[in-house]
Amino acid sequence: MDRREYADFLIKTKHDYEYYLNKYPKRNLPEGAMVTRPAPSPTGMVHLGTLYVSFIDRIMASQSGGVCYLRIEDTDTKRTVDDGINMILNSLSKFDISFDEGRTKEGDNGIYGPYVQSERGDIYKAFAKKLIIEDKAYPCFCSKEEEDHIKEIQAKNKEQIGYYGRWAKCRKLTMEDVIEKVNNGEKYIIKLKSRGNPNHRIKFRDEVVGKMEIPENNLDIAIIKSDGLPTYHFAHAVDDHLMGTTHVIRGEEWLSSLDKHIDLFNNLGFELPKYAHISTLMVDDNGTRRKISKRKDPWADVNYFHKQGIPNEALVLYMATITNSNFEAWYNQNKDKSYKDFEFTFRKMPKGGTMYDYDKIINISKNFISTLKASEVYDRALEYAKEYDSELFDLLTKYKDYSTSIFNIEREQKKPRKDIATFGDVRGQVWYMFDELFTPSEYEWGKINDLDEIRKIVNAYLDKYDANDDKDTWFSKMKEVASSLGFASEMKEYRENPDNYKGSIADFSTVLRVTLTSKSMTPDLYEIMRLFGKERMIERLNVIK
RNA sequence: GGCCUGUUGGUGAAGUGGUUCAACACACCGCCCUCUCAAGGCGGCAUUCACGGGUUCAAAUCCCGUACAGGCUACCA
Repeated sequence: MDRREYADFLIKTKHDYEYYLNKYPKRNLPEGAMVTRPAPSPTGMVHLGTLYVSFIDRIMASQSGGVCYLRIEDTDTKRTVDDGINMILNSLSKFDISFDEGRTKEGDNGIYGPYVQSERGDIYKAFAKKLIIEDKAYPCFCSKEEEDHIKEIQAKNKEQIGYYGRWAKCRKLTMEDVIEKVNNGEKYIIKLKSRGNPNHRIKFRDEVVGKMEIPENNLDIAIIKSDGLPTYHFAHAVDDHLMGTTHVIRGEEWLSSLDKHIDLFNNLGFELPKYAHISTLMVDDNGTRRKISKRKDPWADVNYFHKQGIPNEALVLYMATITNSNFEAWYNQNKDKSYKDFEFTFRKMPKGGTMYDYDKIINISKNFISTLKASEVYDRALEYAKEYDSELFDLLTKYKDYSTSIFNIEREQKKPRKDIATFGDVRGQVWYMFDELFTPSEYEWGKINDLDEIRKIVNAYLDKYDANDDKDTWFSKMKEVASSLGFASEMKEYRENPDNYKGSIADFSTVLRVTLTSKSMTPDLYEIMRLFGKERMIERLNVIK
């Protein structure tokens, strides 16, 4: 039996590797065009980290005139969930991330497919077979228990841990030994026969991390698992070569597997792609930093932001902000431009852990919302309420124009109001404008808190109020009434002689404000009064007990 | 244990040998601004870049060591 027959005996494939090598042509792209790919696993909710990497993949490919495709890595059948692929597609599209190529809801788009690893079994096997023919891989019959035992001894002896060299007993098996074992029905997996020497160091340049040096891999890592599917490492080498990936952009946690990947690419005779290891999203957990965790951190799920009412655009802007440290400054100078107009570079990407910063997200969200027109705020608030606050939804629907006017207070102007940070905030900002929601738990009276005095002030003011007054007239009338009741109409005057007055125009307007809204902090009083109208203002006065 | 990466203010971070090297942003504090907030304006907030050595005329920036943090060390990605 020659090695080719031997490989056929161990691994049955429909085609051999030459077939696949010919099937997928080299990409014909201009110099410098990057081919990138997020490669998420369909394991359920979409992780913030997946969004982050996808964002970078997409932007780097677009900017360089390249291709960004979506590959699904579902070789871990235990963790794969049914609707996983759709969840990924849906979530990413919400954040303005689409693909030139890859798996879509309608199936594959592109000639390098299938783009789902579980459908590429024959391809991986064909290349594993190639390695066996060339004596660069071998079947391993060791059980999990045996391997654990080896590791224990190695740990005790303070030797390198793993399956390698003299510990790799299956690599010494002869063809005859193997054939006999297989014929006896023994199960096996395929492992790489590494020829690396850890005393040799590989000089390497990562696009983000820069120059680095790592020892050669000498571990005989698994490449085909007992279920016939490849391990991540092997699938990475085969897929990224066949699919023509030029830049592998992935989390920093992969940096320490790089030696294995280099070993694999070399053994397969593939040219190594460029790598960009971006920092992991970290969170501060009582003073220590750790990776964002699906279990502990609700925001690990990109849907979390939707539930908070943070606009998708704001999250994308946050992604851009953490992708390149100089993005934010540029954006502040170019607010009218899209983040896509900024030139992102690997060099400016963070290394060594990026802190997840919710305050920053809120700030970005607040600024983003402030740029929206009142009608847009209305539409989005309505959409949010539809899902999370049916009472508010009903009111917004019933009073569409009124609600839009509320959102328009101090909005469509050069320096718009920024009090809505998320659509989840809307109720807390507008509830007092709706009679249906106006059941104040307390009135935030200021200096003047005697109810008789308050009634006197409000009634005196209401006598003079005219909804048709413009703002200046409105304000001078207010001053007039305030003055007649013993309040200082000018703040400066009051500050200089506080003892001459009951209070200032500020105290006076606070009375009106709190009467109408129960709150001492609200947007522009003039606008609020116009929206209420005189009748409702009188009603609000009567609510006070 | 071994290997890899990182460590600049309350936070995220700019800056990779010297001419503003400690930017910018968030947070916080103070003042100002014809009604409160918000926003905006102005100002404050690291004599110092984890620590200890070394190289150099010159280091946050280069080298060595230490400490700390994170990651990997799976038939998981």
